[in-house]
Amino acid sequence: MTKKTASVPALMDVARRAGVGAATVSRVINGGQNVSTKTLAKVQAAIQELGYHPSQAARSLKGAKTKTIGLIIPSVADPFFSAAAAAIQEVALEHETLVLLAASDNQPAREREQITALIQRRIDGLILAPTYAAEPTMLQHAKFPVICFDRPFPDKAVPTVLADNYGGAKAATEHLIRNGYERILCIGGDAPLFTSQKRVKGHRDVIRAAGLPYLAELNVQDYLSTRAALDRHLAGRQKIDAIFCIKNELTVHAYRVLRERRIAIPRSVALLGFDDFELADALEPPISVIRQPVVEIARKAAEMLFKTMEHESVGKGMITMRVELVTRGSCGEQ
Amino acid sequence: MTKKTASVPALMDVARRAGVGAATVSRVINGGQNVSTKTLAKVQAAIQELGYHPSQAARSLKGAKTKTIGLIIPSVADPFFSAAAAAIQEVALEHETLVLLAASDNQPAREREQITALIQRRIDGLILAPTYAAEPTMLQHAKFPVICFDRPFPDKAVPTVLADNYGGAKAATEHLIRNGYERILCIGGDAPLFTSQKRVKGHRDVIRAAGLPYLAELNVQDYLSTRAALDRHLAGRQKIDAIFCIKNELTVHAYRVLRERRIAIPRSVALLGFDDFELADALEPPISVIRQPVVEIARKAAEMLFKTMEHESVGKGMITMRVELVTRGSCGEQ
DNA sequence: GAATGAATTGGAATCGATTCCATTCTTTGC
DNA sequence: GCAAAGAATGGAATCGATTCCAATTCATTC
Repeated sequence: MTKKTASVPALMDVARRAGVGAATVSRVINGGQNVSTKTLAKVQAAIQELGYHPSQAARSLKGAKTKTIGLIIPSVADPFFSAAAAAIQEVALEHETLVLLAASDNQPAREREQITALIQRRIDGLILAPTYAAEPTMLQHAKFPVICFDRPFPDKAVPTVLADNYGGAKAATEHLIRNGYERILCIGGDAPLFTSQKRVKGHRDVIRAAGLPYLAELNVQDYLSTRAALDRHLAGRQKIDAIFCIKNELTVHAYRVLRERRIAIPRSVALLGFDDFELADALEPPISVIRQPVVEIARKAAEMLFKTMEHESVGKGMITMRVELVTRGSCGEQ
Repeated sequence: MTKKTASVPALMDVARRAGVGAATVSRVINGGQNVSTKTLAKVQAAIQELGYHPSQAARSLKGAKTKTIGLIIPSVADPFFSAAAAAIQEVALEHETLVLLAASDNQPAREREQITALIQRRIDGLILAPTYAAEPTMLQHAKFPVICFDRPFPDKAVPTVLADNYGGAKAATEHLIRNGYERILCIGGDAPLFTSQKRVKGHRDVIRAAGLPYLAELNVQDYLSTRAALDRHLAGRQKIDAIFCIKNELTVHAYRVLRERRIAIPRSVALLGFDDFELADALEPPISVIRQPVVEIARKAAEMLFKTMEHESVGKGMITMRVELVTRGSCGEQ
């Protein structure tokens, strides 16, 4: 009969139940300094009985941190980004912070919506793998720090952590050439993506410098389009002798096509992928790849964000992480 | 000179700038009903100029929804759960809701912390894959609906969506027996986990009914322990002739061990896994598995949550989703 | 042109926790 | 035993958006 609505108990409910003032309850919640043992016990009992939890909304209204950061990635299902999300999650946990996860699906419009939603929630910081058409103005008014990863933001002022896509593609192509391949097909998916462009450029620069023919199919998305693209280059007089895949799903698709067509790897055609994947070393033959340090990249980005939030300067630049050539046999190494 | 701190603009700042009252600005933000075209324009201009975004904190303080749901899973890096997270994310987007993602790492203590943090943020609902020791009392006072997936909550009142673990394990074992295997080793990792228990039970019931020896190694975690376990059963007089893996990483580990030991699949030993994985059909031979409908399970859970949030009744029961036996050849099928 | 109703508009209370400040209650020192 | 320092406590303003209610403007009709 006392209370009409069975709503969430508030600080004032605790205060009344314990027979103390609101300020005292607040003190108890925040460490209990300057509170007598007796009232401390009374208040804590009241909190237990009511199942009280302070409202983060009310707190952040008074200017407190929200203890929440935002994370926008293209897709949660993508193994690269889910690994990154896990690493960021981990760092956030170390700082007692939750992660608001949003997926942009590489669509600028959706990215904008998600950023707006995050701003309204007054997050303490944002980690972002921006779409190719991210809008710098969006974050102009934002009062929280932003760190990009995997791709840079059009506005150069945003600190960014990413892999050495250009160098990795160069190393990959040089590796193929070193192993005697000369007609190398480069297949890629999202042409407008920053990472794709860098990788294609790295590949092309090496090919050009070596005086080899530049062969590319850069609009390949799924298994079917991969097969179509490969078939175009696996027959005729001008057959290719190696494939360099710009991203990891394509490596798997290319592997499947080659198996299906009964083309020996690496005897007839070598295969090299950008980005390592779970079972690359369990396939027949194991696939050589350029490995990006996903976890390190994500952790670094997260750590930079928290440092910035604590007003430590982290610089404005772009941090490029070294990639690694992992040789497993699909390019005729020994 | 007008404002001292360059803090986030508030509704009142917009009101002053547009020369109107706070209530009017509020009306503009929320659809602009009963506002003259003239003031509408003025207010919208002010909003633009200041880069104003309403504070979700202040809104939810007045009892509004937070447009945020919580999601607690053991690990974001686990492909099963990241696929689930992606599906839930998708449903949330359809309802213009964000997802607060938290990882429990299967630790009850951490799960409790995360739930507390979510309660403080006054989420509208929670989707949870509970640890084996989840505490029912935690959510007693919670004023938001909760849906579990993949595993049930100790408190039976929480609606749950999960796969038919028992039936799947039965089907798997029957399949192996049907194909002539008689000494089947069951390997599993987390004994206390609900899913593991159901699967082991399903397997055992069939083995017992068939009068075959029940062989199990249920404390296998990584590649090394898998190898040790298998080696114990691959030598001697009492060799096994098939392996049933309780979860997907183990299937991959077992595959690796068999390859390394040069044991022919399925000629010498058959291999069958619970839970499908990305490259199961690209391995040599392709691996037969029990496939769980991950996306369907996660979507269903999310849809149930949103229905409950809209006060539609969804019942209290447990929804069991059918699993599917995918035969690929690793059990000697033709 | 006045009256009636409808459309706009602003004032002020409200949500829940924090915090400054004033007040009351203990100590402690001399 | 009394003053001064210090600990414990409550009152009330504050944060930002919503919403009821009252007040004002506007349009319409006789």
